[in-house]
Amino acid sequence: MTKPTLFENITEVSEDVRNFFISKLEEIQAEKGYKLETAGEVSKYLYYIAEGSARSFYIRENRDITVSFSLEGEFVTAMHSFITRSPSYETIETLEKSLLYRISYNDLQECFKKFPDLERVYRMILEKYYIALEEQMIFSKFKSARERYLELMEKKPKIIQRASVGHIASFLDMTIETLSRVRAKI
Amino acid sequence: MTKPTLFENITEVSEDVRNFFISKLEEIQAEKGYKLETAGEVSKYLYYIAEGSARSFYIRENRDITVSFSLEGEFVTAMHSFITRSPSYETIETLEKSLLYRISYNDLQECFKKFPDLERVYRMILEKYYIALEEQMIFSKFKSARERYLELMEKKPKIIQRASVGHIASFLDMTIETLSRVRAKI
DNA sequence: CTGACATTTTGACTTTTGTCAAGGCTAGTT
DNA sequence: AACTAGCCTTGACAAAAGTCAAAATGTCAG
Repeated sequence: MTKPTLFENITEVSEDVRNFFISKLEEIQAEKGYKLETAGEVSKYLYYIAEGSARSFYIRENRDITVSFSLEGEFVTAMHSFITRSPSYETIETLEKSLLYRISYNDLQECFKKFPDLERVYRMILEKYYIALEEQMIFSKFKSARERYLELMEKKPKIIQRASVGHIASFLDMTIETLSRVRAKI
Repeated sequence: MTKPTLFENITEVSEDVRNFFISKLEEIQAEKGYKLETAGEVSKYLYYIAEGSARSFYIRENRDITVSFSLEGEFVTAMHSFITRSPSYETIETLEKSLLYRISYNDLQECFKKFPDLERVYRMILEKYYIALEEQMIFSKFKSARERYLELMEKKPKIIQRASVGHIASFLDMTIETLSRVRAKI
């Protein structure tokens, strides 16, 4: 997996633009549990997961609530904070040894200024982000605990292996006990 | 409320760009129940609500499920369909007599080509859309039926007046009966 | 004003999920 | 092997919300 792969499914931009953008990317070899973003701080980077996976979560009333899992080939950041430049309420960490590329907020803005074409790339990332969120929301709206688990198994089976029962349960919006019972009856 | 208001909170663009964009806007005087987008069709327009309000919903298993309410000053479209150019699964209709401005997908793309600056405007609309969705998702994740209703009352009191119990109940992800009981105890 | 129809509320009961507590399993350490 | 800590499962019970049905209320055309 090389840097340019990052662009593959995004859009066609000129060689110059691409090279400039790539020059701003920083490669991160992350161990399991590496923190990409930390709650309380303003999100600094937009990450691309070349290999590995990550989990976004926040703490509320002493509970650790997973809001999303991200896999290879996806972009991830604490989007709310990244957009608003206000402190993030979520923390993002790798679920395993991962290879990441990241670009800082400021460099990204510089890219936009220099090459408005890149606005389009970012727009498309945002669109993907949005669609993923919308789909998750709608899917979770009707389904029972059991159906939500089955859907996760089908859509992101890798998560079932990588994440703990606690992470999965909070992501699927049920208690650990309910998840445990659901799993027992498959 | 005039066309330029639409830009007020968005960003500064040059007079030329603004005028070109405005020239592409179409004004719609909509009666209550006017359909902005229809399930099964590809979303054609991005709407701006100058006055009034709208409801997005879809039908599943014979139930009418409200996914969002939009108020004055907000943009609205069947975003998933608008982005992917695939048939929409949602329908959007006005909840009351409304004044709308809309721009077609093609005109918007033309704007982007001619004035890359406008990509930024659209990006910001997307960002707002994203943040609203994320907030709604997180808020609905912890709260009881009662708390979800109280929060809606606080955040969008106008909706409580305009929408029917059925619309509100499906939006808050509870049955009509539960909502009725919640309201009885306030 | 009245009747017809749609919407909302209320009641009785069921189902789903959550809570609390106990017990089991596994991996790492001594 | 025994001990510990963390994680997961199971059971008994409680709480929240859903379902179905009936009654009350609202809306509106005639």
